[in-house]
Amino acid sequence: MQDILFDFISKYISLTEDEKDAITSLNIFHSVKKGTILLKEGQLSQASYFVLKGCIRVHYIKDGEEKTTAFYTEMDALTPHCVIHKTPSDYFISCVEDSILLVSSSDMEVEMNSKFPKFEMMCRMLSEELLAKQQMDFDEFKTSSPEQRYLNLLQRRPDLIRRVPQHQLASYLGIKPQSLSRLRARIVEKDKR
Amino acid sequence: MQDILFDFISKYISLTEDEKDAITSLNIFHSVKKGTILLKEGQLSQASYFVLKGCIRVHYIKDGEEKTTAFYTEMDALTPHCVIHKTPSDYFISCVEDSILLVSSSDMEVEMNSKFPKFEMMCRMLSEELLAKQQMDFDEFKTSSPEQRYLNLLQRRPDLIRRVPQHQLASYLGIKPQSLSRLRARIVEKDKR
DNA sequence: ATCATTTCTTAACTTAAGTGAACGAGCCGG
DNA sequence: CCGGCTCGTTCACTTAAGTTAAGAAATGAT
Repeated sequence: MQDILFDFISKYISLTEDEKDAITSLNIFHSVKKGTILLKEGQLSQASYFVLKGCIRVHYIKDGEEKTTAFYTEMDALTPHCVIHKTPSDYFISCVEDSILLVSSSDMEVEMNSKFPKFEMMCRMLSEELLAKQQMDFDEFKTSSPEQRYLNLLQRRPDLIRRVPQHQLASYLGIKPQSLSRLRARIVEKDKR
Repeated sequence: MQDILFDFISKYISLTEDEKDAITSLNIFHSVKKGTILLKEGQLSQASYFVLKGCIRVHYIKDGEEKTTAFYTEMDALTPHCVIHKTPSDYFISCVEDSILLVSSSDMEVEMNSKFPKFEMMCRMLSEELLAKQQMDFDEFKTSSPEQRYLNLLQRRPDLIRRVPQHQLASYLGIKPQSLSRLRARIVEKDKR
């Protein structure tokens, strides 16, 4: 399990054995059962997540309805808004599948960053990369219709469509579950012709 | 002009006079005329931007149509996707108004980061903050109707609606200019009652 | 295995956004 | 000052998403 993490880190910086030990000794690997709620609306939290295996999701409760806005799967990192801004969370984070997560606290990160400047650099690179990636995703969302967004998801993350309940996918695409059903039927109809 | 920048930086780190001088000597302030194109689709670029005064925008040409996805105004920072990933740009960046920009190259940033660890920390904090902020914006976009998005923009960035052409605003809201016109008329109609 | 609950799909109807076209207003450029 | 553009609005019509409701399918718990 550690190796997956070190492989990931090696894309950004190279670690000495000492540094690897420092990370290992933090004891940050957690097994989490499907359905577990990691963060509740209104809660203050210190925890950031990195998905080694499984899937977690972010959702809001708005007008009494569940609105899913993000899924994080293998090799995805998530630092909740409330950790950065130290305000109560607007949303929930929960486990879609049994998962293995790396959970770190801001305190831990501050310590690691000051102890190993390399680590700070990795965090910067990672944040910059995620920011750029998310900008692209947002742009694509804005400039596409729900149908295009679904077809795009089918191309880019086909696993998600199988792993995740339809009604959660629907709000992820910015539509209602009924519209997603209809849209899929429409696509099948088109394919036939 | 420098002072605005130093005020901004002071929110993250404190600078010595030497460090301030190092920044000043980089000569990074640029006046840019309305309409100037800073980055073209297909182009490779090294430049990141920070808006001291004015407004710049990101837009795509998709199916022959201009699709605006972002506006950056005073105190906003923009590192284009192509700078991070070193691939040709998918989009354009242009000046909506006469603006004063801080323009930095990745080389400069690498140098500053290695010379002043504090600077690296600021970049990390800034990226993390922007990432969290953009996540919120994206979530709000996904969970709102075009009308709600417009009303929200009216609250949060009322200046944008005045500063920016309607057809650019429309695609920023994920709709066509005609729909924005109609939507506004609808809101006025509701207000009367 | 059974029952209850949740999830997914379908359908009919409503509402809002997309499309194509036309018009007037404002804005350069000559 | 005029003519050509772009821009914003409006309208009629089309298309797709929201809404409400019902039933089928899958899931989970006992």
